[in-house]
Amino acid sequence: MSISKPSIPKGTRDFGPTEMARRNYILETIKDTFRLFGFQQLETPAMENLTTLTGKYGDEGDQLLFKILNSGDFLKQVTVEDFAQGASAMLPKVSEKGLRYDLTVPFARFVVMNRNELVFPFKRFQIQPVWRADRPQRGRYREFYQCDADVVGTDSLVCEAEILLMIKRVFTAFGLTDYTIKVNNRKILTGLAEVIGVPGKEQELCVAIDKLDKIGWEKVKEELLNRGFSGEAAEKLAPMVARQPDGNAATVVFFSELMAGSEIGTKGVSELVEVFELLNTLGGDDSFIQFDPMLARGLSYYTGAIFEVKVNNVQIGSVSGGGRYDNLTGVFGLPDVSGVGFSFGVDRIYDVLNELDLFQDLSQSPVRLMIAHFGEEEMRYGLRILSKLRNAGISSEIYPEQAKIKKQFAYADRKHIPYAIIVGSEEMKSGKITFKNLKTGNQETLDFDQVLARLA
RNA sequence: GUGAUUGUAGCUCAGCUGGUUAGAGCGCUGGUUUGUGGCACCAGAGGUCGCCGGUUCGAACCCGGUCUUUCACCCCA
Repeated sequence: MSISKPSIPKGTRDFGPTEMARRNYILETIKDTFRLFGFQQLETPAMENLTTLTGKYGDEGDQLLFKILNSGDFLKQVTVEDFAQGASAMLPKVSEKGLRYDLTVPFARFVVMNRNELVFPFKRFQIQPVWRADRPQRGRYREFYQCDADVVGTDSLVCEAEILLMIKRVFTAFGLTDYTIKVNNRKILTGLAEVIGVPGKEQELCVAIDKLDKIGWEKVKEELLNRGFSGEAAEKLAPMVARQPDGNAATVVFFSELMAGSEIGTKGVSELVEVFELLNTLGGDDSFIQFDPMLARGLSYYTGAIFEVKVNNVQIGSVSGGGRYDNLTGVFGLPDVSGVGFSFGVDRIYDVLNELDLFQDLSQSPVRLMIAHFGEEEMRYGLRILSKLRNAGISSEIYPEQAKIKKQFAYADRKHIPYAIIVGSEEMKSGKITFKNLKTGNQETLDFDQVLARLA
């Protein structure tokens, strides 16, 4: 008798009709843009072999993977010795599949498996849920959607410029007017490490720099010193950190001088300049785009351009980001595949649009008309009208049971259905249709064709 | 994974230092009005106070555990 209350797992969500309408609006807008730029859609399975997934995201990432217990007697391979050694020794024997953690690794796996059939440069987009056994917080879930687009098999900077254009197109479509696309280049960060006298340590440099927004320069400096950087190196960094954004052209000049002693840093700056030029030729400009030499993200695999998009004046982290990588498929035995990709954070975009109240009347029911009736016989008469309406392409429904007219109207009201037809004995006798506008309360007696004209 | 935090009606929340039958607003159902929704008025339904255990004559309130929520760290979308 004690039936427990239903619930859903931690960090997961249901999407009701209103949320689905809004999510679909977001996804359709994004897909539309991807297709316009020549990307093709790909889907991969929710589960991958654990060997495909492990080792790709670092030790912490491996811990965040959801593993799937083997079917049947999942303990049959486990020995007492395995058990004594603990979870990590047992894992490969009880689980050989896991849920995908992102879309990039499955994509790399797909490219390698299909390298002979694919047309390169291969431009694909992929919108699917991914799973992480993280501890949920606001805007962080255990099941969430990623929405990736990548171009692999070319190192043309045209791709970078196009990505910037796609981001701008999508955000414009959403009605967002106050956002910033931050761009940088990994090579500039590498050059930076050389220039301040810590060549090869850009990884550590970036991890610290990345926190600049959050914890401020003093704390970052502290962390750098803790990581074994000299005070001299930190001092050299200070003027760059203190620099206020003063336009991309000025930042470029500043950094090309700074990078003069670093070959790779100079290359990074010139790549960035070329992206700006290509963007211009493609009909875009650098409004909304900010060259931020301190931007660092996903360092483990980005090798060229880096992007990150933030919507200003909302309490939500980055809503989109990406970059170029030189070796996507190397771990699967296919070296030298360069690519560039980026991703929209659908859940966060949802929250942003919600917070800024930028969803248009998506709450509106797609149903345009409901037939109300006064009894069994009237309902059957109404069914014939309903069929004619649907044949004419009008999204419509009939109140399917006997109820007070008041209740029928209340139903239409709650579903925001704008029009109603009322069927009673009078209408059946005259053959005319009583057509009511539920917003204005205005009611008229019409022929069927006139009804269609009203709904046109 | 570490440290905090939250949970009372469908929703948002009251509920005093432990003390009878746990409240409000909104929503819901019905009626005023057996062919006309939104407004108004009237009536009604709905809660094992997250769950399990403990302390007590007595627990929504105190204690322990567990799940959930939110937050910081870690990491990230």
